Amino acid sequence: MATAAPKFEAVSSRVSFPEQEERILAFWKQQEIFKRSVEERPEDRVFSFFEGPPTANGNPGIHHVLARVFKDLIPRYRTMRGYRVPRKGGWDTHGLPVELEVERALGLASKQEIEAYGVEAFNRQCRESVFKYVSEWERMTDRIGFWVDMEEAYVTYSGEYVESCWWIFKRLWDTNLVFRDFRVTPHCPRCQTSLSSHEIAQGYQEDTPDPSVTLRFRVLEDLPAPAALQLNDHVPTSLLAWTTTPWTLSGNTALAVNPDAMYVLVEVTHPRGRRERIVVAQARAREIAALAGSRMAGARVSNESRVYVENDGRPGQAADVEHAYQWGEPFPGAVLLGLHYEALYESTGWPGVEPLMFVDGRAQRPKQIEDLPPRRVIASATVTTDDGTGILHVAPAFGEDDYAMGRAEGLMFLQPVRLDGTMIGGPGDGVFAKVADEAITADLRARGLLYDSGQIRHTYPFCWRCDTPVLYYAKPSWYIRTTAVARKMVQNNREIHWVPEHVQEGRFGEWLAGNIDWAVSRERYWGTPLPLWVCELCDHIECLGSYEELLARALGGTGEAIRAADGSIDPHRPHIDRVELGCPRCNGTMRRTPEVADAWFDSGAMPYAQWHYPFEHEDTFEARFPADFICEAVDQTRGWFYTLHALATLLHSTEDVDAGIAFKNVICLGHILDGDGQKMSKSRGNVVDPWSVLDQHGADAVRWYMYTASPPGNSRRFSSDLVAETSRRFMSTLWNTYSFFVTYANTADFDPRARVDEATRTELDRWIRSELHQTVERVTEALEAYEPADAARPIEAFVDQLSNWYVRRSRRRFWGASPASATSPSGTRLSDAAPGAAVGGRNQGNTDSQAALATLYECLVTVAKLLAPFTPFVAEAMYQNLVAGRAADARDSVHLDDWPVVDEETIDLSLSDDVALVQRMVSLGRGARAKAQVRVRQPLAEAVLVPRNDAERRALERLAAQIAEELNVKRVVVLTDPGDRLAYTLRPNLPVLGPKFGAEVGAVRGALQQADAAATVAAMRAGDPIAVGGFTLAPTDVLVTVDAAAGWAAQEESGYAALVDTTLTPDLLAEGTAREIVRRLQDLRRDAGLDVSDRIHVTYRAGEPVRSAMVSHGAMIAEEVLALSLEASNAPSGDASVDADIDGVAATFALRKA
RNA sequence: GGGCCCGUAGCUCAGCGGUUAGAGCGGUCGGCUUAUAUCCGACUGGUCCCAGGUUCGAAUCCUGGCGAGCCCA
Repeated sequence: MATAAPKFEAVSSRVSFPEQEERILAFWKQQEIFKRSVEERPEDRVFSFFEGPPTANGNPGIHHVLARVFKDLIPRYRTMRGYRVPRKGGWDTHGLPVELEVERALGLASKQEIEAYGVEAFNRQCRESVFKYVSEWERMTDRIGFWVDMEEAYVTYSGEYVESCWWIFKRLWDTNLVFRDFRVTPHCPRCQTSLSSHEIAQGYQEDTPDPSVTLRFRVLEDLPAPAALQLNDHVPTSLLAWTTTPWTLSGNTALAVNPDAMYVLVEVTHPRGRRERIVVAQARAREIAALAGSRMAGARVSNESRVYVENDGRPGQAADVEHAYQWGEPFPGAVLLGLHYEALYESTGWPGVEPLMFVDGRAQRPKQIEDLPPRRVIASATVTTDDGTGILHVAPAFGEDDYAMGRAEGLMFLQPVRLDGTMIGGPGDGVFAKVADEAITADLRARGLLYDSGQIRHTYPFCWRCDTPVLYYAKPSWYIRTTAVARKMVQNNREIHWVPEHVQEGRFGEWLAGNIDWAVSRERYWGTPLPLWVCELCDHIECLGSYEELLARALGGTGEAIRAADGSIDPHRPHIDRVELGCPRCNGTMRRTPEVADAWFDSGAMPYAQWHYPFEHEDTFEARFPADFICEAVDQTRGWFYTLHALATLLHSTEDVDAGIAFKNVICLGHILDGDGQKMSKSRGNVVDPWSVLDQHGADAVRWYMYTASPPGNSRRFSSDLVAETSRRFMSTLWNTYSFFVTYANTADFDPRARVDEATRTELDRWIRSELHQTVERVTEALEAYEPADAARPIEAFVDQLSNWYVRRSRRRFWGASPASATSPSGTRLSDAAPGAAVGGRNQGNTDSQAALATLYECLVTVAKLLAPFTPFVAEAMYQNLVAGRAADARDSVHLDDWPVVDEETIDLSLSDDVALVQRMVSLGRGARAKAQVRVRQPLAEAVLVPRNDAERRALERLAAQIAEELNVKRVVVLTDPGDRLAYTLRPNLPVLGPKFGAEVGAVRGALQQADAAATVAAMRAGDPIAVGGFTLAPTDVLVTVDAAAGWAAQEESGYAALVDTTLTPDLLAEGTAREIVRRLQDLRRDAGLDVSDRIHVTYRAGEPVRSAMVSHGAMIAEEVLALSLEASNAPSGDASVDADIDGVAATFALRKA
């Protein structure tokens, strides 16, 4: 023999995972394992990971832990597969959330106040604020074992980063992909700023009262009109439209109808015989005009003398109707298209209102005022006939849908409201819009244009800062023309592998399909300044793509404004705003447009800007683009996932990058809910602090829970209790198996470097290795498919099998190896009754135990490697002890080692099936015992197993000894025909019968119920066709259920059955009693605190039959409990004693240490 | 209002056309146990959200609801 194997370090079965993890973190740090795990892999085999930058303007929560553990998994796996996986961290540092945090801290409440405070100082505060929480983030990231390079992290506010963003802008500008247009945004007139959707969501107020007015839009008689309107009758005719925002009426430039919906002309007679005709949707006519249904023209349908429309329970004020008739046949909305109507207000001529018109989808000044399009009826599928009149008032300056219609239909664009919310011209001139509603309504009533008015209550948004009602308002905005590449984005999306798959065509695909141009500007302060300069004289626009260009172009040294004191460049506001360019067209001065970029632009620019591409690191960029893997939560579909994809597609279309996608594989995570399935939020107070869980259960348990709880795309519940369960069930099982191994490996001088003679492996060894390699196969496949849950679950199942079948069934083999077996009877105690256990001479036993240890060792080492990406700490702890410095090919860390390779030769599917069958039979056998209420400690004479076929019968016969031991029976018999021990019931085998018999399956089922079961079973055994009820069935068409006969207990499942002979002979009973005695004595030993190898003297007093069993099985009992003597006498004083009841017989046992 | 996803035992989740819908946790009872914080068995617990449809057969596929989450209006 070579030199003695080094001992493994003793491993306590009780371990504090959190403490152990801290030690491992220190080890990784000291050995620079992360760095080495990257650098020791070949440079030309890069697996590229992009870190979606978190905003560090709050403490990290458990949902951040979720994202980070999933981000960590795949890179660790790929590293072990031999790839170099650089992981550059990053911080998202711009944007509104940062500004809001600073506003709050400084007590600022509006843009005016920020400007009064000073933009320079404000932005300085923003910059500082961003890193307030960074150390917290770093601490969390480190603790959960997320390996990411935070020292070389990119920062979106850095001069280099911003310059790359500028380069992108410039490239898009040069290719006509950037333009300026109006955009409808929620606008706070008091703060004079747009509100983000996030802010809007905070400010909704229910039950807000608003006017509800129905108006007449007069149809002009002197213009062409469809015949359906019957203008020749010279009755005043109007289109009715309904609105809750009278203040937008002076901006009306169209009415929209649904071309496919049906409309009607209704003649309404008012008091004193005044007649008019109105056009409304047929579905709304009855309610609006109190028309009692669609009838023949002229038929009187209302017999109320006065009918009015009700709103909010109040009678209408203007719609006094004597009676109403439908006039003519209903007609589709399409008939109305192009119809001109009279303006409510001639606002095109009001001073301060500049009429614009949409040309090529953009609102522009008309060349001459006559070019303005007239107000007319347009089509829109968005018009419903569920409420209102079925005719929609369209004011492109005030609503997103309206704006879209204006753009699509080439409408006029009127904006008669100032940014501070006051009206320009008309009734309510100079008054705040919402207040002007009343004056406008009064004016329309006076002019006979008001058909009806009332009040409604609905949910309306208010500014979350100042409670001012928000106005939707079209404002100039900068756009990136993503619609130009919309089709390419859809095409390119097909190349991306999405997990879960449905996001590709679902949420993301739908979003791309409905693509609109990207409104990229924000009227804010702390962000990437748009590199766009506009001539104050001729409106000429220039885009700058680098600082060099800026410095060269800036007028009279104004370029130096962006140079900080130390010579570095700070491109932020307000310095950048001082930079002026000369206009190449008109000699005017060009000033920067004041907006900054949407912060999502920054994050989408991350693949380029993190490397300061194209100014630097061209090779690195090219090697790492596109990313092989990214991972974020689903809310990023329209955030980061989209901006990454959009910019990649855009830059590919400009031929600036080679690939049209920025990432190849993406895991899209579901959200995290609390233990009750409620969303976690600060206001609910149900936010779980990551540290409370990490400190208690450790990072591995948290990670394992996250991976296994549900597929990655599902939302998952999270609570400390759920993590605790994971820790108990999985981590402890694994750890105890490992601890067990170390204990016996050390006593047996096990050397991992020694070769195992394959011939010495038992069937059990071959089985667990077969399971092991199947597990490796499954885990690898699932990780290749980016399915962490599918990868983790087989590991869990394997560890369970390893611990609760392999080790449990092999226990005696390990004891057999122990030098302690010379003094302890354990190693031989049951060898006669356990044919599968170690038998024979010492050498043979030692060989067998070495095979068992080697097998268990391989399992544990392989599991450690499989677990390394999932639970990197416990994997490292095991590896350090089992492999590092001990095995021949050991590395310094499991994370520097290679991923296990599947050995196909080792996989024996039929053996795996056989053992699964044994386990099933054992389970059934125990079930049968339980039915008969015979405990497992009571030996029984015989078990009868009934498999489903011959192959299974042979397998069970081969493995009968194992089953006998598990079931504590003297004999196992395998019978495909258990004779009269069983009664039979026949059932159709539907998966087989369905395709054969189709609709006749029901009849076959009935025939089987009628058939003679025993005879049919006999025929099946003979392999003969079965004739029942006129059908001829094959043996495989029929399933058989069994019940036990008297003297037997049976348990049956899916055609398998196990029976036990319930007859108890005196011998069996005595043996059962003896084993019961052993259990009591073992309990007593433990209660007395004896060491497992302490010898004892036993005294006892007991009635029959316990006393007899004590005598007849004395040798066995003494051996089991390490007794040197068993004496029927009273206990000497001082001995540990117990009064026991053994099957109703009183007994007293006492023992003392020998 | 629209899109996506989810709804299976008290809880966490599998199953996603085929025999009697499963596992773990929990509860009750019993058993095993000198590796284990374990383990094994039985019992308990299910209108597989509801209603239609397709099919010989639906938790599974289709349609329509309801409820929850997310995204967008």
